[in-house]
Amino acid sequence: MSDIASQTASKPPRVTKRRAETRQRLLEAARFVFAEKGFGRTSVEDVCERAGYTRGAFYSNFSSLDELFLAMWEQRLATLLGSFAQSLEAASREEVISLEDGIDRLLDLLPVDDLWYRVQAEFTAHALRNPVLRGVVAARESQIAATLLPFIDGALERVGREVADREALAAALIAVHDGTALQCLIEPDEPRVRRQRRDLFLAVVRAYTEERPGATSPRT
Amino acid sequence: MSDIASQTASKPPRVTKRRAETRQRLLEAARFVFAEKGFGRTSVEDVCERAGYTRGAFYSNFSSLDELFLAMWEQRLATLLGSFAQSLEAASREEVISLEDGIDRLLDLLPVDDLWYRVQAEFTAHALRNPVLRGVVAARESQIAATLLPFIDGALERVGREVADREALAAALIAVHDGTALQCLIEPDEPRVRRQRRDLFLAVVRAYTEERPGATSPRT
DNA sequence: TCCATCGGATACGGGACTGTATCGGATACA
DNA sequence: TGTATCCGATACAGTCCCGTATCCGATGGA
Repeated sequence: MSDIASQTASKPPRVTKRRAETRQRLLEAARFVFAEKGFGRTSVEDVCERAGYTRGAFYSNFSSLDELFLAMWEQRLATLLGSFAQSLEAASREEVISLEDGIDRLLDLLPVDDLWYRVQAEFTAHALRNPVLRGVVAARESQIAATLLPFIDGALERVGREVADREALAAALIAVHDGTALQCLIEPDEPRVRRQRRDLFLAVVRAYTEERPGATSPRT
Repeated sequence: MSDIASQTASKPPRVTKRRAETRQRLLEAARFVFAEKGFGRTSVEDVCERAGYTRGAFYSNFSSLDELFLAMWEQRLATLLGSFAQSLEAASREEVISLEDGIDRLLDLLPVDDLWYRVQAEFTAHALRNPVLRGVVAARESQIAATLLPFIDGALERVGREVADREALAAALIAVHDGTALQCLIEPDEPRVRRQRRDLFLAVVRAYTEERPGATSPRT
């Protein structure tokens, strides 16, 4: 289940210590370079220079920038989802709160990394032109949804609501997140945009769920 | 008010017939080339070749690909908004219909041009890295919202609903459109995505509006 | 009809990046 | 410690594209 990146990867030639280390260093360098220059403007050489290797090393570990990006993305996603889940779990041990507060908490957690979201938007745009990459992006989106759904369930329960179509809610939230995140990036200095984002999230959650009959704290 | 593109344009050196013609041909060529190859992968030479000119002609009319793109975008947007408005106006002379039908109509009109939306996503990603371009994109988004708002008002009235915060609704619709359009492009063969898109639009409009008291046809 | 100006063609020099073939030092294993 | 293998460095050949300086035919005004 794990290695989605292998869909485009060449056959793994056996992992030795040395190999693993350069691989990792290239991946970390890539994270920075992509964030700084953007996906489209990043060259193999950029990454190598940053990591302190030559292109020879690169091509001995990856077959293309796409492959490197996917591997990097996988790592990054695992980290982000991990910490995200952790925060949610921590929050879930607290008092029952209102839906509004819940949304606010969620949004505070989300925009950890504007830089990273920008890179993701760039890569998504790039992936739209490549069927294989498109599939990978789609798969990863499902993966995110699948990871988050249990937490959403839990959070909704604590707020005293229940959802009819979980998948639809997840898809809607992702769409709203993507759309509004883009707006926030385009107008970074406009607090109005962030407010509207919050309102939209709230409205969508309300629309896709309803109050649970026996709820303890059905606040507005 | 018109020429947003002039924010990055060099001083216009006077418009003669000849000049206007090559300009126009370059713009039209650009539309095709961008659609085919994507914004990021399109070079000045590509556009020139397609238009039947040399780079000399290009640089005598535009100072960069960005500038060409903005000019092209402006033309394209005017066309699209024009025909969109026309359709809406035509529809507005028909019977009063339900909200659901209205949304369906709207969505039928929207995805006129998947290719074009893909290009737009690419350019938006590109613009995120450039403050000036970011401003242009933001301004253009406002322009779209401003153009559509009157029609939304009219449509809502005919459906027997009224909106509290028009700007918020417009922003929400744009966000939802962007987010779901992306999902549709990533999974083009998945009818589920389009269904969810429809549902989300419906939910958002419902959430941001309410039935008008004296409405004639307050269908569910 | 003349001629000043315009605008596209041509040609130039150069930079950036790619992917591969080869080499030699490092590494792991016996 | 020896040695077969690995893997990153180096060097190479090649492609693509850029932006400009210059030239000359076209154009349009007097």
